[in-house]
Amino acid sequence: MARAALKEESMKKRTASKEQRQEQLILATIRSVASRGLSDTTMATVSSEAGLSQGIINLHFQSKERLLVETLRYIADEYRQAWKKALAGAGDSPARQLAALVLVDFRLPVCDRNKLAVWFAFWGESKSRPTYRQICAERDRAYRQEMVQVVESVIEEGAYEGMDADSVAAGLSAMTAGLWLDMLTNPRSMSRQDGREICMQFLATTFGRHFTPGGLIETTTESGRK
Amino acid sequence: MARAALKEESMKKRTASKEQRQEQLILATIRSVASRGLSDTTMATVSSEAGLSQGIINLHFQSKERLLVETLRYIADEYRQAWKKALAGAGDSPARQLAALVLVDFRLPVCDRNKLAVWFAFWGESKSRPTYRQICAERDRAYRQEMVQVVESVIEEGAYEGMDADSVAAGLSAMTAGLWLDMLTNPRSMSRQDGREICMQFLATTFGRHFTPGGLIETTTESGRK
DNA sequence: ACTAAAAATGAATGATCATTCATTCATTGC
DNA sequence: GCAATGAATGAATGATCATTCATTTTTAGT
Repeated sequence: MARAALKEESMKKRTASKEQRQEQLILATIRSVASRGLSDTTMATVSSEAGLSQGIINLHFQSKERLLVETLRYIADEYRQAWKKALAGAGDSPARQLAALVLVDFRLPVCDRNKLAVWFAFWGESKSRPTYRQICAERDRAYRQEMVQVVESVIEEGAYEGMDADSVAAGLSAMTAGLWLDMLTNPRSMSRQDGREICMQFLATTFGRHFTPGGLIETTTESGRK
Repeated sequence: MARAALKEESMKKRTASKEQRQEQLILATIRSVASRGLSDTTMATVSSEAGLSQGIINLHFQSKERLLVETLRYIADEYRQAWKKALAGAGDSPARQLAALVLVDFRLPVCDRNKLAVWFAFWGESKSRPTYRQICAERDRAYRQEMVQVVESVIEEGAYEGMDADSVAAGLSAMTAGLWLDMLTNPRSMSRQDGREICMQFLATTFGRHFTPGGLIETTTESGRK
């Protein structure tokens, strides 16, 4: 699921495959939630955003609730795929892996203002919706687990003293979420670039033997080769 | 406005003053938003939570929208008052002031899970609601401005090199917001105590001449006296 | 105590919205 | 080209909800 962008063309055909229609409706939901908010997103706003008819959502998702859940799953899957891919392309250097993990959060397609609005819309309801909370918690668990491992490697490699990998990972990912909030509520004063630099400053301060505020320090360990 | 807790008694009187009823309804709104979410909070859930009748909200707030806006203002005011009070009680030491600012975020009444749920509920709608966004932005602006000043003083006092006060303040307050999110979505794995320690670790790493992971380092500057 | 004003109630109203389903339209296999 | 199947439509339905307001209850002034 959550395959890469569909052809515009195939979306416009009068009848499309189930998967195409579902993705089209999920993308329409993201736009509707971003522009009107979750509480003003109705079956009518979504279907009209998708250029389709009223009944189409129940046909494909049975209910509004299921559409919303699938929308959350969609961006959660996209997020997971994005950091896994970044990690896979980062080589064996722990510092490089950590930088890759952080940078994903400030790059498209993840760090898109519409998608940030969707994340916060669901987070805002998560206390009272076990289903939302579960999907979010699972996203966090997998990501955090990976980040903790990478941080542990950095700590070991740099022989940093008095560092707790869990705390550093928790602090770093919390900082990311908070910067997303700034981007959402005040995009004028917080750009993706700004956010990236603030996180890099954190890494530089925390792991001074691996990072500078500008980015990675190239190391000469045997595993650091390109 | 936003005066300290009203007497239980006076709330139960058949007729109460305008201000008492308004605060009673705002507190009921906080509970309803926390337990049902913003989109399942109705005039009926709020008035029943308050133990009053259907029409009471329109009588005191004219509309549901105004009730919600006043609820947001209420917790924003409470937040502002909390950090101003903490700052006022922190003496002249910049490091102590900075610690005080951070600690407020992890103490009652600010760091209450119901109130965190309300913050995130409104943040989740803020992209599409200029009124919400404005109230949130003003809260941030005042707080951030104060924090930047305090951070500047710490940097100056400790002669830290290569630090940008704006970035440090942005990173620190982002971290707080992110930790709030963890407390909201996964209270089992993130307590107020945990959050406090993670922020203190950040301060210790960033300003090692002023902080340890456990807290402040007592300095002997002439202004540091109790 | 009596009255005027204020506060509170809750049934009624009308608007909005999710869902249903009979009908129309398009595609596929023959 | 002709069924048969599946996809899509959009008007109708019933439920939910914010708001109104006529009535009732309480308080304050004298």
